[in-house]
Amino acid sequence: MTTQSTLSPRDQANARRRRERRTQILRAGKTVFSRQGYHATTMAEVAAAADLSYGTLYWYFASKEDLFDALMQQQELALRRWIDAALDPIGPSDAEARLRAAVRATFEFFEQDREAVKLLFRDSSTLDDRFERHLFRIYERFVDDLESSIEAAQRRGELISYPPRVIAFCIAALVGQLAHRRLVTDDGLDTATISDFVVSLLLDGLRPRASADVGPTDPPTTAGDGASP
Amino acid sequence: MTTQSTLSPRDQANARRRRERRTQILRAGKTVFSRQGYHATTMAEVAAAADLSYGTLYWYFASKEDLFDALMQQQELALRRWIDAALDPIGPSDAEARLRAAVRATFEFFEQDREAVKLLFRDSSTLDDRFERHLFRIYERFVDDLESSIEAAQRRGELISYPPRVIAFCIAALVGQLAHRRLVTDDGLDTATISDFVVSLLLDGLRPRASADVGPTDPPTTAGDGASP
DNA sequence: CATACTTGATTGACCGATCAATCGAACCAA
DNA sequence: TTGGTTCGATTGATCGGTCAATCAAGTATG
Repeated sequence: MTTQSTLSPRDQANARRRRERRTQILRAGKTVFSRQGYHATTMAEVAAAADLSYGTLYWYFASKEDLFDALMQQQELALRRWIDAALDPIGPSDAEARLRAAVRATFEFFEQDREAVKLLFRDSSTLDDRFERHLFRIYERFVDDLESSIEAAQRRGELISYPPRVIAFCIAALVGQLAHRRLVTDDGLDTATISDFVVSLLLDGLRPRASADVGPTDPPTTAGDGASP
Repeated sequence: MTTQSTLSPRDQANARRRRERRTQILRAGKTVFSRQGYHATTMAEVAAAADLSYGTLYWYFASKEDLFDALMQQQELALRRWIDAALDPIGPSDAEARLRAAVRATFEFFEQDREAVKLLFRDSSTLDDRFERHLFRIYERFVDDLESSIEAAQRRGELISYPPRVIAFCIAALVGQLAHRRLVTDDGLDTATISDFVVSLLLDGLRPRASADVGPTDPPTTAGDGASP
């Protein structure tokens, strides 16, 4: 149900322009904040990047914190949607497929929007809790998605028994750190390769499996080194 | 060879007091910075914590950056020494033992000095490269320690082939993130348990091994959940 | 032993710059 | 005219860094 029926044409137009300005500012903020970090970025710079004057920012956002928070929320949501979309066509029962899809989607998301990585990971722990929550929520969402699958697989004896949340956190942490690293160091691997590697590593470990029952994808035997360029 | 013979008694005393003051400031800075982070901490607060006046700080450190950098360097060195000490009694050939020892030592170090974790991980990516290097060096040291072992094990067919630096980075990232998480969330696991889990996870994966050839420690079958307290 | 002198250490008031946030005037569309 | 919007100068507070003054522990001199 939309409430537009109660709005006059003028108010409709205003509301639309208001949304446009907001996204305009958010877009500008995203580039500037992701480039320089929260503290090093001034509202004047954001205004300049948005091609608006200083004071206008405060018409749309109550404070610098508020703007940055909105930005992180936006990114958090985008990532969540991206993963959900990748998970959607996969049945809830196939835990391994879900894991593979979630991991790959995460790498893809960060590959496709490199600013988002910095925005989400850079200053998260720097500020007063408020911002760290976004990162936490991302991790927890990942953890929640995986926890029940892990438990089920454990009941079936397909996974070693260990606190599911610890396992899920390990996965989330690994993916996040690797995505972050890929911004700086080019390991010469594409997203499909690296995400398959992560899943294989987690499921099968570094030691080669005895014979049968190996993981679905056999690991690639050659790849670039990944030392600093 | 000590150069004290050329120093007058007064200069000796001065040098000693100078060192004492420096460590006094570093100690104060460590508590304040680790509690509030770099940007939220003022030099006035450091001075108060050190029971010195504002200006005195600048007699011992050229700038706020300089102080913080010295602090990180101190912690970086402490961690390195801690790991080296743990690695020292183990022969260079036993790769798995070295891995286990390095991982456990890292967890122990961060457990035993929780301020160090925040200091090293919190603001590292927030400032102008200069600080991120410390974190990088820690990772790279870890990577260097492991790379040759990994390569050797790969040649012997004991490990799947994959870029050693990527593998080593995964290990370092996992350990770092888990240590960081343990500051906030109590997973009810002690350092020995969590470090053994990490190594087992990396070596053997989550899927149970077929029969024999399992990793040295059989994974514990029960443990606390680790949900938020 | 007493005195003056040297020198590094200490202090906190002060400066200059930065920056988030405010304010009131101008603008403009309906 | 009205009310939402835009603007940028101004404000007020914060904070890193400086500096002249002072202190105290040594040292040379007599």
